[in-house]
Amino acid sequence: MAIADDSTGESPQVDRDHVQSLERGIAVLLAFDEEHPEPTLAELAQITGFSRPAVRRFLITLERMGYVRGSGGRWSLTPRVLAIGQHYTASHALIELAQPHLLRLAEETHESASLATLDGDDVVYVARVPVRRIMSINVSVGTRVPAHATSMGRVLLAWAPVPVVDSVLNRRPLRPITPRTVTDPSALRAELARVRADGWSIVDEELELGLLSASAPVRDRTGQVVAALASSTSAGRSSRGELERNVVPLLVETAERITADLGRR
Amino acid sequence: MAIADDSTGESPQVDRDHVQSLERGIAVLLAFDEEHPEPTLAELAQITGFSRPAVRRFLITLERMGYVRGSGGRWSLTPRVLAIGQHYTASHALIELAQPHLLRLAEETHESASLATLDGDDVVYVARVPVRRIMSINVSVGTRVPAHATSMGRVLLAWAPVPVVDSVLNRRPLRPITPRTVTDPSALRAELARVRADGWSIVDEELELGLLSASAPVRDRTGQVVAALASSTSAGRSSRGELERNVVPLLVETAERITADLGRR
DNA sequence: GTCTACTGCCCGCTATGCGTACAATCTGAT
DNA sequence: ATCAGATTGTACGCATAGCGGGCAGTAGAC
Repeated sequence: MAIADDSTGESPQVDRDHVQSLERGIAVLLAFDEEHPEPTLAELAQITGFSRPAVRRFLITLERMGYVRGSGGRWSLTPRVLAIGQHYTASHALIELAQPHLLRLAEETHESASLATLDGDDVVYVARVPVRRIMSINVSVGTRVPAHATSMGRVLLAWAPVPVVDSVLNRRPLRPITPRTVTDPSALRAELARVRADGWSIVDEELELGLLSASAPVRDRTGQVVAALASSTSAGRSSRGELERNVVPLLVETAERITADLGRR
Repeated sequence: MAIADDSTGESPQVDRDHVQSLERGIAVLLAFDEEHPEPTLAELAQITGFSRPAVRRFLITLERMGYVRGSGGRWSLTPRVLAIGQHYTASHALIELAQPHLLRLAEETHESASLATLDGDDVVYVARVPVRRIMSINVSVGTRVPAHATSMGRVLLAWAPVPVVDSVLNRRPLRPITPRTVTDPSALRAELARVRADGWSIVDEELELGLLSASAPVRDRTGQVVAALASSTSAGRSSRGELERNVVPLLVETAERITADLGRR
């Protein structure tokens, strides 16, 4: 057994397998956000906690790579940054393959269609055809929402390996997002069992009041659930019953079609 | 004036402002693509040209940060990678702000609506509402296309600073993408002048046969053109004349509305 | 079984990246 | 104008972070 992993606290012995500069450089890149869209060097140093010369080196490196641009003492991200995410998309055939199915689903239901994957406790949208703005937040590819309060999360958890489910459910109290969010672990486990039995999930105003969504599993060729397909609408425009009657069959059929496409390559 | 920039080749004097490990680490991340969706350590070393121990260090660092996952000797990207691009989106208010306008434009025209920015010689899609699949490639946020052959590129170049235009147009022969692509620099400059006069651009099958698109400028509060709004259709479904009559007015109006929204914050 | 090709890891060396310290520059107040 | 008081840019000596050659351990191929 290795002595490594977490230090017991005293040995100043450093971690030979960790590249500090990579982590720091990415931290600098991520320091750009809504609150700091055009930070100065000093601001970035303050946000990240690194020395100014260090931040400057990272910025110059990133600038040479085309990810940031500096002018007039202020720095900003370039659209090149978006290309990084493309590598995720490109390396997962599922996503490109699902696109036409999402388009068709959106067209037939007149509602937004989404495809998402599990990452930690969150569901991450990996493909999307928006139709109307229904959620208060602007959902785009890459957006994360808590798994336990969404139909896509329920679908992904329903067929996820036990340790994954445990790590999400046994986490410090599940956060209630709206008054209707189910936060009791055993109630959620029962719900997951029901999803498994039905083959789909509907979640009604648990992520956001007025938001209603249905979801079905997409599988890879080994039968493992790798993504969830969803259709979302507003509680005003539809209802749980209507969704179940009109949308769920189409949703399940579309998910199965994506699964089939994924299998035959 | 600094002695730095490009070395004349012989001085082994290193660049103190360049962080090697950051550049290498990102190179490892970018080595994942369509052809190498689940590479092994050795493959990555071969692709990047770094030693295996080095690649391993980067992978472990990236794994700890949640960007890659290793299992069974194969490594893959996690959806966390998509979060990096979100920082670009979040730091540019324009994008979120334009979203509802894109949705409305798409709904009213029944065609895909896009917003794009210039980066080097390329146009980069920064927001998009797809309606139907028209292009052979799958366009998503982050996708790059050559500026000279697209309506969005023409709009962005029409109002771009002279050195930017020169750097795009005087580049080694403009690549013809289809037989109809305009590649003569002076013809293009004339076209840019026309775009400037009209206030919009239509490009007809220059990027891809059968593809037809119209575009109008979006400005920031200083009047500078910061993005192009476009509506794309297929040559079968519409025509240049029809586009000019029915779509362009709506397009220009929508672009002006985005400009106005952008101005008042 | 042997062979091959991979990953995991150790470890000494030095180039790399570090931050302190100082110069240059800009901004606004007096 | 002149001068604080804030910036950012740069130099440089030092510690160490990161480097890769090399080897042990492991898994699959035949």
